[in-house]
Amino acid sequence: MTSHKTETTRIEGDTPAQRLLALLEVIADKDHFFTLQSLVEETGMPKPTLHRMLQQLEGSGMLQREADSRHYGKGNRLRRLAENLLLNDTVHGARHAVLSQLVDEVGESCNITALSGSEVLYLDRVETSEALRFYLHPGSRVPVHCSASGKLFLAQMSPAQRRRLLGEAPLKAFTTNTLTDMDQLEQEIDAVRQQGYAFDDEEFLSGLLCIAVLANNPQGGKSNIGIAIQAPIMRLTREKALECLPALQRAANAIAAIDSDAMLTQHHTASSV
Amino acid sequence: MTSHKTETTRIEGDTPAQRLLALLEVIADKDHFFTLQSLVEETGMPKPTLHRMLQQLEGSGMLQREADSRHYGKGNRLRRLAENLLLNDTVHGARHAVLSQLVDEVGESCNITALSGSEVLYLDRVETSEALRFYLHPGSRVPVHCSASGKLFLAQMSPAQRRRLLGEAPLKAFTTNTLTDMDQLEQEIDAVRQQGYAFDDEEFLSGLLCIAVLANNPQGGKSNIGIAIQAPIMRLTREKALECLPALQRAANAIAAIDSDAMLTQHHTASSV
DNA sequence: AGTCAAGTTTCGTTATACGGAACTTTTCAT
DNA sequence: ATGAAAAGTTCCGTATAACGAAACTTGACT
Repeated sequence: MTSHKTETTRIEGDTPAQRLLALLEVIADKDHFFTLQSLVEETGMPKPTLHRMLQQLEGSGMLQREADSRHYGKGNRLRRLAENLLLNDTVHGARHAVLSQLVDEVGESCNITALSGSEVLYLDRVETSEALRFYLHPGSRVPVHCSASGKLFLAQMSPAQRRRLLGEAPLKAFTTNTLTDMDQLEQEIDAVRQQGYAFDDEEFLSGLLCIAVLANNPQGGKSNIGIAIQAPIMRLTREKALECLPALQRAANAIAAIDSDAMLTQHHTASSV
Repeated sequence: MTSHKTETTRIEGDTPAQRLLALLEVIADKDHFFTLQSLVEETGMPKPTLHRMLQQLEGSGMLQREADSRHYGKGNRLRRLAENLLLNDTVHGARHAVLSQLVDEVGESCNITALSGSEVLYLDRVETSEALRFYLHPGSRVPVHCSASGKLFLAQMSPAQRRRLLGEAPLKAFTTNTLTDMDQLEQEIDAVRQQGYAFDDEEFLSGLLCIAVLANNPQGGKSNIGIAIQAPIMRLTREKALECLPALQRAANAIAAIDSDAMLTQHHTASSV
C-alpha cells in the first residue's frame, strides 16, 4: 500500500493568486506557529512551491518569521488587513442587525438574498430559536424559478432578460409543487409583480414555506436584494406569512436605505474625528 | 468634485500575488461599495488589469457583486478569513502576554475585542483567579451598543457610519441599564470620545461592570482593537475601575506598540504622516 | 565527523499576468 | 426615441512569473 497522506486541507484555485489566498486561509486557522514542513504535510503541495509562497508573504510583511528562521507567524500587515476588513464592513453589519431584528419580531429564520448569475445566493441568514428548522447556510445557492426571492428578481427583469436566464435549461422539478411549465411560471411572475411579494410554497423543499420581498431602493435603481422569511409549513401557513408581511416590508426598507447609502461613491471618507 | 488624479493609493508589489494583496488592502479600507472605475481612478492601474484581479477575487468568493453587476462588496469568504485571522492569533502572541500581565496587575478578567459586523467579537481573554466570575469565551459576540469596547468603536466612526450601523434596527434592551434611546446613546458616545474610555455598567449582563480603552495605533488611524477589564459589580465599582485605568491604558499602549513595532522591521514605515 | 531532516536555490518548462486596443453594454442628456 | 459618452468586458501578442524535480546548504543531534 501507499503512504498514508492525511492531507486534511487542499490548496485549490485556478490561478496562482487564488491558491495563495487559499494558503492564507489555512494559515488563518492556525493558532500556533508553523513551519514550511508542516504545511507540506498538511497540504501535500511541493515544498519549493510553498516555500516560494511563504517567501512572498513574508517579503510583503504578511507573515513574520521567528528568530529561529523556521517558524512562521502572522505578520502585522496581515493583522491590520484583517482588522480593517472587519472594521469597515458596516454594510454587512447593518444588514445583519436588521435581519436579527426581523427574526426577533416574527420568530422564524430569515435571510437576505441576491441574484448571482442564474441562481439566488444567500448572503446572510439568522436562524430562529425554534428547535425544528431547515438549515441553509449563507453562501449556498438556490435556483431562481423555485425560490421566493428568485421570482421577485425575475419579475423585475425585461421579458428578454428573463428568457435569456431561463430559456437555456428546462425548469427542474425539486418537488411536486415546483413550477416547471414556462407559461405557468410567467403567470406566477406576473402575479408576483402585481403583489410585490412572492411565495415559495414547497417548491424547492417539501415542507418549507417562504415569503419574500425586494429591498428596492426608492430611486428605482434596481439594487435588488431580497429578504425572506422561511419556516416549516406546520408553523407558517400562507395566511400567517401574510401577517408578517408588514414587518418584512419594514426590514426591506431598512436594508434598502443602508444599500443606497453605501452605494454613493465617495472618493474620500472623512478621516477627522 | 472633478476627477483630479489624486491617486491616494498605489498598488505595489514585486509579484502578481503581492499586488493582489495590496489591492485587498485598498478594498479593506472601504466601508461602501465600489466599482471598477473607482478603483482605476484611485490606484491609477490599467482597467483590464484591475478587472482581472476583481474577477479572481469574485470568482473565489472573496468579493461579491451587487445585483447591478457593477458594485462590489466584501464576500463571505473574505469576512471569514478576517475573523479567523484575528481569532486564532492569540495563543502565542505577545498580546496574550500583555493581557496576562494586566490580569495579574488588576486581579480581574480582561479581554481583547474587535468590531465584526454589528457586534463586538472577543478575540482573547484571560480569567481572574477569583472564584466568582463571568464566563465569556473568545469567539463569542456582544452587541455594540451595550459593551464598553463597542461604544469606543462607535465613537471613532463618522456619524454616517454610525447611523448606518445603528439606525435601522432598534436598540435591544438586555437589562434595565441598557441604553435603548438613540439620543441617549449618542450623548454617551460623545462622552466616551472625550474621555477616551468607556464603561459598560450592567448594560448587557446584570451585575457585570466593564471598562475599556482602544489600542490606538500611534499613526492615528482608526483602531479595531479594544482592551477591557470586567468583573462583578460587588468587586468592581466605577471608582475602582477608574483606578485601574492607568494600568489598562498601559496595556493598550503595549498592544499598540506590538503592532507598530514590527512595522519598523518593514522596509519603510514612514509613509507621510 | 557523520547522519538525517528541514530549509533553500537552480533552471528548463509551462502557465499566467500584462495592458493597449477594440468591442459591448449601460447611462444619460437631448 | 436617439445618439454620444462612460463604464464594463474581451482580445491577443508579449513579458513575466509560477512550477516543481533535483541538487544543494544548513543545522541539529549522535
